[in-house]
Amino acid sequence: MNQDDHLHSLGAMVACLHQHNLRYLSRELEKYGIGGGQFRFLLALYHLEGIRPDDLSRLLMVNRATTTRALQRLEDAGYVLRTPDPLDRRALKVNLTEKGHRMHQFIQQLSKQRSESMLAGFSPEEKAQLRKLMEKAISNCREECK
Amino acid sequence: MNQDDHLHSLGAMVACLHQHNLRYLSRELEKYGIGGGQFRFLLALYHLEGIRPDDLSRLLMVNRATTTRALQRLEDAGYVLRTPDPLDRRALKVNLTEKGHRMHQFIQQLSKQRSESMLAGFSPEEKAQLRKLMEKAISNCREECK
DNA sequence: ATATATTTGTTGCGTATGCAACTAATATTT
DNA sequence: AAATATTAGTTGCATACGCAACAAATATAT
Repeated sequence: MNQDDHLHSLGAMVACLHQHNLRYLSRELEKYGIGGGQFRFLLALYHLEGIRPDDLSRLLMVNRATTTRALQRLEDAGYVLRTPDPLDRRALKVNLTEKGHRMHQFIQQLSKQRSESMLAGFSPEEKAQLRKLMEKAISNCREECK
Repeated sequence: MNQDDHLHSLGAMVACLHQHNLRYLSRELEKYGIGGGQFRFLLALYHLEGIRPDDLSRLLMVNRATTTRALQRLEDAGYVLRTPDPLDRRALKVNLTEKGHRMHQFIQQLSKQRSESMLAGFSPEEKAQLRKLMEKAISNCREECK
């Protein structure tokens, strides 16, 4: 039995990769006043200026409470701005600040580095394949949530 | 831009899959007195009777504190037994109880179902490929920790 | 042999997350 | 129009996790 044979389960493998990743990001982002949990919000927001927290939650498939708190922390640290939506006074609109855009650049680079570490020794085809298969799996999860 | 394009980052994709999975397991395992976080310990222990918590931590790549608490909860719920190692009085030896073995069966089945949900529409080759690539990625992470 | 270092497990504190209950606002029904 | 239902965001509580500090045991160095 080799060293990885305990991770029979796909879920266990995913958990392992996730926590490894989160640990890394937390350490790297600590000095910028944000935690590793915020990185995916910051990444997503770049492409979604003005999005409402609730829509962001659905896209990232996280609970609304999680989004609320991630955005609060990002706002406290000056990376995003939440403004009331004048057309629907229940809702907010979220935008990156200038600082947020700069941080996005940094995080994207960090994320790329992280990918390259995880995918060391992968051929370009293997990288593409992994991404494709994971997207398909996520798509299944999304389907299941409906 | 399609619905999954926000998940550019491999890390974000992994996080998404992990949390989806954890949510599912937490709901399913609630009635058995354990949380979704314990499932990978229970899965691993089946193949590792008598292992020490510290070795288990290394294999699963989690912090020792996490292992301590997962095993405490599993012991409280009657699924594992921790006995002092007579050869090294700092250490413990962990074993599944009878109840633990039965739960392992159940969890393995659950884990399989979960995989099948996530991998709906995958060909057998794609399933094998995904597993292979993820094992390789985990192996890279493990290397990085050394 | 004794002092020092390392190892194993535990605990306190902080972050990330989900669920359920809540408030305020909007939408729907009657 | 008023009553009811739904929606958006927030907050309290619980779990999962990491890190750092600790205690006890063992290993190493001197």
